[in-house]
Amino acid sequence: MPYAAGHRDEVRVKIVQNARRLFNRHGFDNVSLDAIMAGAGLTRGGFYSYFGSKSDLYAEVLGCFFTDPEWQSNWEGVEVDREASDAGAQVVRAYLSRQHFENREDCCPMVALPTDVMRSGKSAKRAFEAVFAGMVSMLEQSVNGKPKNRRVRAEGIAAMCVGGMVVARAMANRAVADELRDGCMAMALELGGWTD
Amino acid sequence: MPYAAGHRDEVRVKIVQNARRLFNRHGFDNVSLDAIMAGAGLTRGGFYSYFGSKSDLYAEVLGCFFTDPEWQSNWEGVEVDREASDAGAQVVRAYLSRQHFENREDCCPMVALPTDVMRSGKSAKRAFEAVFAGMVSMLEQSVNGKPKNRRVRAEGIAAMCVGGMVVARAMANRAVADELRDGCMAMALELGGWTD
DNA sequence: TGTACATCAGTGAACGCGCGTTCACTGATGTAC
DNA sequence: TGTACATCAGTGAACGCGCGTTCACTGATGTAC
Repeated sequence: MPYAAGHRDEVRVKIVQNARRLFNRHGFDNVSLDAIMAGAGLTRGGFYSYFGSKSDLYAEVLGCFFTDPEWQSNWEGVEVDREASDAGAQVVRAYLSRQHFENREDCCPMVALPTDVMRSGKSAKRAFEAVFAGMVSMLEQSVNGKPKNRRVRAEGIAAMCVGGMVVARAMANRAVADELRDGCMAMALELGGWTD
Repeated sequence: MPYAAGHRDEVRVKIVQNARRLFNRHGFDNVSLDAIMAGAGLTRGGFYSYFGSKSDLYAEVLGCFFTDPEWQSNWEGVEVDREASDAGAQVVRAYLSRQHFENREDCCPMVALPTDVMRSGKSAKRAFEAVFAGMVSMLEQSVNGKPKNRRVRAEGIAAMCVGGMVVARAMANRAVADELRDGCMAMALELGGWTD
């Protein structure tokens, strides 16, 4: 039994985490296996003893976004207390924060990779759908207003958060992007009934 | 003077329009010059007598999105009367319509290419910013409520439209995507004060 | 403790393919006479 | 009207590069004695 028992698992995790960051920053097509393996301290050739293909890795990376609760605390930048009564407001503020805007590597995959997922297969889309559903249900629980309306309201808020962030990142002028983030934050908080 | 005077211009327009549709559907990296030229009835080699490089074409395609008012009536699917008092409501309904959802080729570039633009240079981002600004100012004019608040409100509505559409397209389940479009439409109309 | 060994994680050269780009050439077109 | 010609839009073979994938080999590791 050469090499310690947990060795392969550790390396595998390293590869996945590094790939996640690179995919977030550059998109699936613009990341080479060389870059992925180099970031994990290995060379190209070793990749195929861990994964069947680059696509397999991609599926696993997307899958881990909603299997692993760990990553979510990353993109928020600020810690969110899910038990607080204004958890929804905290999520909105964190999602549209400057920190999340600037964090290209550990950001929410819905901001970094939506069009990549659009053009991918069912499994990638299922993972994406689950991430969004998670965000909606978290918001739904703390939305103020008629119970009947809460779900739709949460959907609208979530779409505004994702849309505001995606559009802000695609803008040339930083000040314009900031204005958009602020505007979306104000509107989202209003929709959730979190204004005082 | 072999070939008629307008011949080159016509062919050039054909190339750009075909490239626009292909980029919308597949993304910049997944479209080859072969596909672009074949769609215009030509072969690969002729490309370089029209454009300096593939990137140049990309810049021109993005540029035409806001230079050319023509394209906007396409993605809307439904005709929008910009002079009507509820023009904003019409835009929201058209943007989040099933037609726009399904129209992969003639859709709004903000839905099809936001992450491609994120990863591109300044010129692509400027074009994107201008498209968004156009949408916001159109909405702003017909938003009901305090004048002071209108701009922020319009920004929120626009972000919700783009975000709702982007997320809906990245989902696996059609029914879930439909629910999201409907939810966003209801919330956006409420924000604009277009509910009766 | 020290040495030989079996295992297997990782290496890096090589292959093949797709595609952006180049270029010498072809052939369709309008003009001159 | 018909023919020769100059122009240049378009062709398609060739090149080079990046990258996903394969594979024979290396060498670091823990174990047996």
